[in-house]
Amino acid sequence: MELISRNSKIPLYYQLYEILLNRIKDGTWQPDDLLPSEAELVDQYDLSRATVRQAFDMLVNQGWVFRRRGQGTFVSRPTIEQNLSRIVSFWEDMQQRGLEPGTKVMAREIIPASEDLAEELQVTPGEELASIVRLRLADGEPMSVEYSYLVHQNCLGILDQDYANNSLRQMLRDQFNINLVYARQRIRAVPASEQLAELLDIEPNSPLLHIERVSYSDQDIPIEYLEINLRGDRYTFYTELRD
Amino acid sequence: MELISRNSKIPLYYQLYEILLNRIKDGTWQPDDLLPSEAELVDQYDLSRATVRQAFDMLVNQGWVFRRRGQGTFVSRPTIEQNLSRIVSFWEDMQQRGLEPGTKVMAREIIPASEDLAEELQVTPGEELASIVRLRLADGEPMSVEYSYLVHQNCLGILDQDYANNSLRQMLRDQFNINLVYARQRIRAVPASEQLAELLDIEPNSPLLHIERVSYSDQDIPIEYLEINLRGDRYTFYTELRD
DNA sequence: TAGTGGTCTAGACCACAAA
DNA sequence: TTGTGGTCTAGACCACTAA
Repeated sequence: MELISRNSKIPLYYQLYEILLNRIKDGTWQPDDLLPSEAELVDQYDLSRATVRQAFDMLVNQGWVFRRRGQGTFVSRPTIEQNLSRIVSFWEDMQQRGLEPGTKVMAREIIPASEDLAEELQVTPGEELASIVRLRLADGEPMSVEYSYLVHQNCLGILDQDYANNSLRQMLRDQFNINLVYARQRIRAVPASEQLAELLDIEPNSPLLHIERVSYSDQDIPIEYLEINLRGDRYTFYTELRD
Repeated sequence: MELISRNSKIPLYYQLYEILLNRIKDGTWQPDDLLPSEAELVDQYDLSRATVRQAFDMLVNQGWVFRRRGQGTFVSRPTIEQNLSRIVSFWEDMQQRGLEPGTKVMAREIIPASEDLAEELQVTPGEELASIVRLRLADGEPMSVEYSYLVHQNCLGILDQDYANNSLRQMLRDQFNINLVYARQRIRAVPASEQLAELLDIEPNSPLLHIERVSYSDQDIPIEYLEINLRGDRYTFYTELRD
């Protein structure tokens, strides 16, 4: 049983949320399984019921579990929506596809925001941005080249972190208390430039899936502008639409 | 000021939620306006803070408001979500982009379902499908080539309709009582074949946005398999992701 | 009847933003 | 320094479900 740290900066309810979510993700608890009752978790982790409920609330809101009064809390059957329209890190994405993810950091630097980037991130042109260029690998083969831009003021010192082995989302949450909860994307098909073609080990002008994504925090503030160039021959983007 | 009834069966937090939501909907509070603080509402309605927060939680989860620590709770700007993740017809889509839509029907016929198509549409191979090939125009210029497949049994006689000037969705709804409410898509970047390149008036191997879409009725029955080949230089796909 | 989640109270201390 | 939301506690009573 994982433990909850009372000294950590991470809130107790969030630690519990992660513990529970992990058990769902790793299959310890299967769809329709009964979760421990709120009272059990109160005893087990020495938390108040309100804190336990706060963790459960997150799981319910995200569709991982559902509650039945008088019966208990149960794991949801996976809906397709969760798998399709969620924000996923490259790491998660590749693992879901059964591929071994890898990352090579090609460059990292502080740059002034261009007009376009400033508009996307809702800052003034010239504002300091933390820029990272990463080559993404799947099963050792190049999959994509990503250009990431963060408003440096929001995450001072982030360029010193270990990008290759840590999820950006996780670093933002744990070290800067920034939760990325929502993103807007533009997707196009473009021909590969000479430079990208070489990095991706494909012919120039091969089709790339080009994604421009702005991710927002839970406070509606744009946090990251991400440009992804995916090999058309290796990557399919899944999504779903509703009426 | 609306009042909260302590005798009602409706929970206090829900009554408060409705009061607050109404003021947002009727425009009393505009986007970016500051809502009353939690403490104010506690005093005003004689509720505990937890109850007020529960009402706020609902508004936050539904995207009506967002919180800023140290500042207050604010009305959200209307999200683009509704415009992004909805099913839209080619017609609507082009009009939203300010382009004049047009359609040329290239072929229409009844064909037996291949293995792949049968699986997508959940029928047995060989089942009769209504197949339509359309060239889509925007401002008179080729935009995409669409291959559409419908289970003929669901919409007998549909091939006799006027495809060029009527929305398929509308025909299905009005004449066959079929509502398309949900769709799953796969999006890839592919090189244009000789044939597609000629139809689209582009160079062979130019990048195309290739979309495979299965649309489902309100009864969860797959209705249409649609393959869209969009010119990469003319079309951008918008979408949004949530945590 | 016992156990579950649903609602609600009355506090407390904290981190953060603005004046 | 003041007021805001963020987190947490230790209770309480209720409605519902299943045994």
